[in-house]
Amino acid sequence: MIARIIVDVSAKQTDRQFDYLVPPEYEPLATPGMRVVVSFGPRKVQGFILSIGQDSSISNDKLKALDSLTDLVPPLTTELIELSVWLKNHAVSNHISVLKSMLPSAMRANYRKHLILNDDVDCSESDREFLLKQFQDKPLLDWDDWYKHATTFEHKEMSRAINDGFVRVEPVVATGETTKTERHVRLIRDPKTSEEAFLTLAKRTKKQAEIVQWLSEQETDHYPLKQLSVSSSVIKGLEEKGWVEKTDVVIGRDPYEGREFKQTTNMELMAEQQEVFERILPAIEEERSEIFLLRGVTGSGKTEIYLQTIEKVLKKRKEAIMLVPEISLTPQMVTRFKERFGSRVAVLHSALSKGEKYDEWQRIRKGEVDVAVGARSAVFAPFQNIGMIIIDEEHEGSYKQEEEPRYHARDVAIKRAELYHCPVILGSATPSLESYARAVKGVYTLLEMERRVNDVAMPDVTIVDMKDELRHGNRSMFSDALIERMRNRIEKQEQIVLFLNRRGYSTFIMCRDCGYVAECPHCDISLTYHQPINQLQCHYCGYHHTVPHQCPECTSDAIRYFGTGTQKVEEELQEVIPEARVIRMDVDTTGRKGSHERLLSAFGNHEADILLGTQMIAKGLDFPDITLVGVLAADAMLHLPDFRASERTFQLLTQVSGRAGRHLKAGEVIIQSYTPEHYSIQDVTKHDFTGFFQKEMLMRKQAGYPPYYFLVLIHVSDEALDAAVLATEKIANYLKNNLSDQAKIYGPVASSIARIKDRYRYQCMVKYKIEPNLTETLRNLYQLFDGELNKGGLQVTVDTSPNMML
DNA sequence: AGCACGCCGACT
DNA sequence: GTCGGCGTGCTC
Repeated sequence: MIARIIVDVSAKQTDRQFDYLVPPEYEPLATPGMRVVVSFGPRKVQGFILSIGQDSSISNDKLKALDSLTDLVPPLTTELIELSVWLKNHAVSNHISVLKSMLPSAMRANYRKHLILNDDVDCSESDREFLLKQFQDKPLLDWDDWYKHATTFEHKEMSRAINDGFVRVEPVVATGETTKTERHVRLIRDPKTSEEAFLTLAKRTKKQAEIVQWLSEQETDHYPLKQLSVSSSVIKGLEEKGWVEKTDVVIGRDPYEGREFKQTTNMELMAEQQEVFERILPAIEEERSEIFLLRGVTGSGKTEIYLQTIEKVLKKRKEAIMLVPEISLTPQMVTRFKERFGSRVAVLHSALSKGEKYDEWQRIRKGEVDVAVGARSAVFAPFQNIGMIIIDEEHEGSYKQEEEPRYHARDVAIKRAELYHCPVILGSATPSLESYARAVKGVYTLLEMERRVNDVAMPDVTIVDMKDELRHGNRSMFSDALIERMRNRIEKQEQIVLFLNRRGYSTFIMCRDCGYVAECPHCDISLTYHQPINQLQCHYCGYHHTVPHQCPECTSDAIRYFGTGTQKVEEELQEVIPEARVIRMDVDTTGRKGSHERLLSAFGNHEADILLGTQMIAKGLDFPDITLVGVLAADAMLHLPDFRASERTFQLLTQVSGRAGRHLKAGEVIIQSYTPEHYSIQDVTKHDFTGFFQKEMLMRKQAGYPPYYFLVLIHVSDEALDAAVLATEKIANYLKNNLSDQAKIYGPVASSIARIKDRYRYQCMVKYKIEPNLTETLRNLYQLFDGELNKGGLQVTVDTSPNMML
């Protein structure tokens, strides 16, 4: 029996199947999708069985047998294996990277080396002394741990001992899977059959008898120790007399342990919601892989539609996957799912510990749940009978993985839906241009909801031209209109959300006399000033430096701070409205686990009047007393070197505006901008998605960008500038010669940040409409550079669904 | 990717 | 003479 295996060695040359013999004792067990340990060259690595066969093209004497099976049940289903083959081609990625990204991190291999003392060796007295000192009584040493603490002399001595055969090195393949156990008490004597002994027990030790009696009345024979509220001496007494014993029982980690979720039932749907709901139902019933684009304005009740369609899916005894952007996987969202579906929901997101993620994943794999709610990677949830996949906030950038494999969760979801013949719902108030264009074209089914639940009015949006403010002599970052409105709301005890898309204190420092700007010595980017630690930081490589008091160029002391971050806004806010209570939310204040939730609930409890924050407050906030939203610098994103800059600006402004007046009180939004005439800002005031869509489509058509063309971005970096340029040139020429005449190839061009961590960055872009040999051609790119790529100097990455052009 | 094999320079 | 530099090529 032959197992065809993908090994965990991520390189172009090893990105193929290797055949191994299956030892006879494993033959009944070995199944595709299982992890195995194999000898690969001189070392041991993890691998995945792709398929089982009877013959191999490799001659039998060259075949090795696989070492061991890691799993009894394959973690990857046959469908996931099939999906992995599609995805590695689609994303031009190594197969192993795809397989690994389908599993929770705890199941990835962990490579260690053990040092083991050989028996019966004939070594000198001094060697013996050295080895005894190193090993003491331990049967083995972990190489990494030992190496860290040993001296250079000891390193030398040890490698000699290995060479002389006194010590051997054994490679070990481990995984990070752990289980959580709980101490239980088990009754080993029945008080009924040992009545006499029980009576004696009851006579002298009343408490112990009570416990025995109570345990004997329970359904199970073992019971969690910590739930028996008795002193440990009572249990100890019972143990000594042979009534009970303690055991460890494996329990699933429950990230929401101790939280009570009160069951909710379906809310009544509004007319628009009902109509949408009824359009989706037939696809579920008829098991069609139809793709719905649900565009519903903020507050139109998309989540309730998700919940009710999932309910229909569950009634058909099928499973549902619900994807949410990491950033909006808020407690509010999780609670809504838990309340509706109770213990049938598994939640997968980054705030869970490794072990919790692993247990939630196992619950899916074992079929203990039928709904998975999670961020991007939950698209690989190992269900086997998927009836529906939902992607909420479909336009969000976080659905794109920016590491290998560079995939977009939307593409994977659509592929899986095809395999399972089930519908997909893409939901958003501001769909991506690509998806909306497909819906308009009829590739997707377009469903729209223009009204908020209970007919709450859309907020009133006003744009303030900050150039005017400057002319009036207002140099602060708050316009007069915004200050006036904020005072008014605080008086009325209503709440305010202020949005600024930039953390830190200020963006850069500059010398007023000579124009010197502090830049990172390793990257072509200016350093950001962080006030609490009084340091200049590089956000790309982590370089930091104390702030100079004098200009390093001209020794002038006229150093000024430019640009504004959330820290500085908070400071100025205190000056302008001293009575305002402010909560600041950005990466710097929400770093610790649970702080996100804590700050939000504090705001919900009216412990502050103003919530000031970055991106992370744009979504999912739903508090009834927010009646004012202020956007401090609407054009911050507009001028980024990215063809999606306008789209992102419109989406963000719409999302933030949607935080205001969601309930009884009317909402108002103030947008401050230096380019108020831009359509991506203007259309927000009119809540006019389709208007924006048409204008932006025109721009994309003229510039030849998606949705009119597909893009591929090839990114090249090297320590040497000329090597990077040369390699990019080579790639561009190769593509010109091997793709059709319709494809347009641009480059080499320097990336917008031309150097990061001392590496020069160049790129080459392909625009195409139909290109049947694309993935094959892209795969062959790597052959242009055989050796150079191995040396580690040159790096080439291919992205078939690029997000940013940076 | 690792790791061994193999071929050249600077050292006890 | 040998130790160790890293270029080259292979892994079922």
